[in-house]
Amino acid sequence: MSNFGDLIRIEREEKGLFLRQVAAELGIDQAIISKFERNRRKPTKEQVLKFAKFYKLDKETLLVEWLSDKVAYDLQDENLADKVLKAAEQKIKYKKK
Amino acid sequence: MSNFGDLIRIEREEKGLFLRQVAAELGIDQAIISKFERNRRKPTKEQVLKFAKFYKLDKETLLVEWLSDKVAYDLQDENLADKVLKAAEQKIKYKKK
DNA sequence: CTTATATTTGACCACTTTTGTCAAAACAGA
DNA sequence: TCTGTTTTGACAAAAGTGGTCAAATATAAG
Repeated sequence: MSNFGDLIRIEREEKGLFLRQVAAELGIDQAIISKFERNRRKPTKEQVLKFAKFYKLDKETLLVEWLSDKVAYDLQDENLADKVLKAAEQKIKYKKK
Repeated sequence: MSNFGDLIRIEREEKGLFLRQVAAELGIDQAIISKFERNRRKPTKEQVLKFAKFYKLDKETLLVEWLSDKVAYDLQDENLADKVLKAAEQKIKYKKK
């Protein structure tokens, strides 16, 4: 199963870049990027968009990865996850109107 | 579409109770309960369980209502909500193993 | 209109969580 | 071992969450 950290680590390695270089480009401390890649810290939305731009990844793909990591994390201890997701879907549909 | 606030407000009104009374029973400030009922503040999980017990509502039902409010709230500005929910579902299934 | 009671709101504070910075520790290769 | 890279942890700053209280607002009765 993919996740945000894996995606950006793969991109960086494919491009043969060091954390230091990415950090300088994006204006984000390299320690933090290391933690993102290892899924030990969640980026902000703004940071996600920076990565998408820099690595030329589809914004939407990366945002979905990031948001779904977050939702899955919030529900990880709940055995009600299925019901919750279905209910949330309904609520979101309803709000759109 | 239902939500946590409506559920507990309906219960209270059906039982003809004042906020003050519920507040005393549950040990929660009445101002906060007022905000819960109007969906202006999210309760903690512990508080949700207190309401379930006090109003004799099914714990699971109320927890699902509460958690799905939260997820829907997190995704409210995202037009990616559908994709996010599907991805989250996969991630949760994957984690269970 | 006035009074009494109930509800709602907003300001404030304390507490927790999240985020950023930095340097030391750990790691990997020559 | 020496060099450069990555990872980790301690710390502080910033943001977010939750509780308390009193004033403002509503509601209903006299």
